[in-house]
Amino acid sequence: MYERKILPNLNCGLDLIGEVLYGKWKIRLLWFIDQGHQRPSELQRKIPDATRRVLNIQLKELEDHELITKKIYAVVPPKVEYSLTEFGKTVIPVIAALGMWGDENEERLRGVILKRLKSGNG
Amino acid sequence: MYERKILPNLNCGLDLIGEVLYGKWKIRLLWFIDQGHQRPSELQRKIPDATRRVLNIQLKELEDHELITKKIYAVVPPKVEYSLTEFGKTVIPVIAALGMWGDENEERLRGVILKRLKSGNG
DNA sequence: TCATATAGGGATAAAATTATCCCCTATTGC
DNA sequence: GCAATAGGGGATAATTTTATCCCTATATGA
Repeated sequence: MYERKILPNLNCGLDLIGEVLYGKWKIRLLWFIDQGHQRPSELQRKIPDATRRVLNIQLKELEDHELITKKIYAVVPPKVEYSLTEFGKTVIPVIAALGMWGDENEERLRGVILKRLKSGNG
Repeated sequence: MYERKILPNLNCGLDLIGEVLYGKWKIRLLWFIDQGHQRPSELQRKIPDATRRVLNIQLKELEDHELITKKIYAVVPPKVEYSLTEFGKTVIPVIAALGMWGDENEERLRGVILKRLKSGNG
């Protein structure tokens, strides 16, 4: 595994939530698990742009951070289900607030983001 | 400047807000500007772990995304002030929600983050 | 027998982000 | 003349994060 060379700041609430939510697919994973899509294959179908590998890694991080739990059924073919922990459930309203702001400002955001991308830098 | 090779997803509100808030220091920059710390040197003092260079780059992105404006005074030594746009102000409550969740769960978060860091991976 | 579904992981490459280093402007004050 | 102040940026290195590729296992159905 990759070992960090620069330790993260953990001074304030923003640092802390950043540590656990930072990751390209984590917020979506939490969101979809909350919506009832608990199995890895379902999550992969919901997030087709991510590879299985990356989703597994990010799910593991969410698990280590105690936002989700993983239940492995001893059956063949294998069955796995992720669920939000009680702790994990408390972060859903925050994610909802993020999504709501994004939705409310969808057109404007798409506009400024695309403008910046097209104007050369990124 | 760096030019992206993989275009970002811009499908839902979460994608969109992610594009404009993703960046190690952006949320703090918005926060401190909202608190009245408008000049680059002030912001640098508030965020000593970031180099001037990176702050400038991230401020430029926030400006391109229309969350802040930059006012340059024609004086010597130079004087610059950043302010939130009306649009930028609307994202502050969302950031507040993030920070609040982090603060409320400070101990637990610090615990799980440090545990994961110490156990080898990162 | 071979593909499919299900879940997983190691090794490595690529991409993206941050950090570091060094340089620039112009004026005031010593 | 030289340092300090306030702002800025190019080039490159380092770090971190994601993506790609290929491998494992077992049972079912064609």
